[in-house]
Amino acid sequence: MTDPGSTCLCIDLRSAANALTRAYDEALAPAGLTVTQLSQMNTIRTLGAPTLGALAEATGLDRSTLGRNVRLLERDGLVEIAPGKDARTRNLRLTAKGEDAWKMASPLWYRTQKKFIERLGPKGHAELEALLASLTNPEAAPNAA
Amino acid sequence: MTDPGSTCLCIDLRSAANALTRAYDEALAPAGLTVTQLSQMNTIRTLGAPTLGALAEATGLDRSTLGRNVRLLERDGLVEIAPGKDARTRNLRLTAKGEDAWKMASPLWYRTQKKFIERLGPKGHAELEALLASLTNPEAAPNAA
DNA sequence: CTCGATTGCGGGTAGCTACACGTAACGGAC
DNA sequence: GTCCGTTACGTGTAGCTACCCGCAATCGAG
Repeated sequence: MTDPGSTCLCIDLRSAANALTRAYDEALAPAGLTVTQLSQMNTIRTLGAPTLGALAEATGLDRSTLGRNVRLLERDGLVEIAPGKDARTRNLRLTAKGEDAWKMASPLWYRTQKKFIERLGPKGHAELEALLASLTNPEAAPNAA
Repeated sequence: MTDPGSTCLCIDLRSAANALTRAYDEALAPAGLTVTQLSQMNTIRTLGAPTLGALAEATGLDRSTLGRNVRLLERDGLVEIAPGKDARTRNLRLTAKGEDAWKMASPLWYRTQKKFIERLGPKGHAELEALLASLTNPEAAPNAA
């Protein structure tokens, strides 16, 4: 009973997210990445050479947030920000150094991910993902009364 | 399928926590509070007149984090920070203005909380809370295979 | 082709969070 | 009573996130 009066869904979510962020960040530290950075690099990699807006939409984060985050990655030489055909846009892609960091971080990420999934059990993991999805996306809610 | 390659537990948690934070903060805006501020005021209220350390332990946040957060509440006249008997400690308690803000914010909080719980259903809500607890507290993990 | 509306970003400001380090106060050993 | 380890905070630094506003580029109507 760490906090008797909590039961605020938002706070409990934040608390869990903070705790997991600490764990993942610690695990990824040898690769010099945070979990948000790895995730964003992963999305950039998956999408091809997305614009900031595309990356923001894919991650559900604010554009200005992504802009600042990506600039840190650029500062560290992990991501290249090139002007797009449309002069308003910026196309993002990993540099060679970024690819190396990604390759180094991925197994570290997987070990941590596996650890928490084992703690939940496969059934619990699937349930958790479904419940989180129904929170962020009203359409996906079963809404059983 | 908002993000095909996600499935990072930590990122999904952060994403949901961010989304709910936006929703709660918007709902609490008329009271001039964020959801973290309301939560911390609530904990201060529940604990009596806790020290920073006690508040940090109750909330699971870092002491320096709490120190800064509480200073914002003090700046806005919502919380009083008084030196404790032990001159190293600071005892926190709500001011009259803080109590008023708390009373105004509480029903706003409840409506938002209710909205999300309805989306999950009572069973889903209980499951979610249990799953979050097993993430933050290894002892509480059922670990059913 | 020109003008107005839309789109894509950057910057300002503000809050939340953490880690590492330093300082002051306390408490016990002697 | 003195000294040293422990405890409680504060500060420096850094990252993540959001909202609002402004600028430049683009696109569509005429």
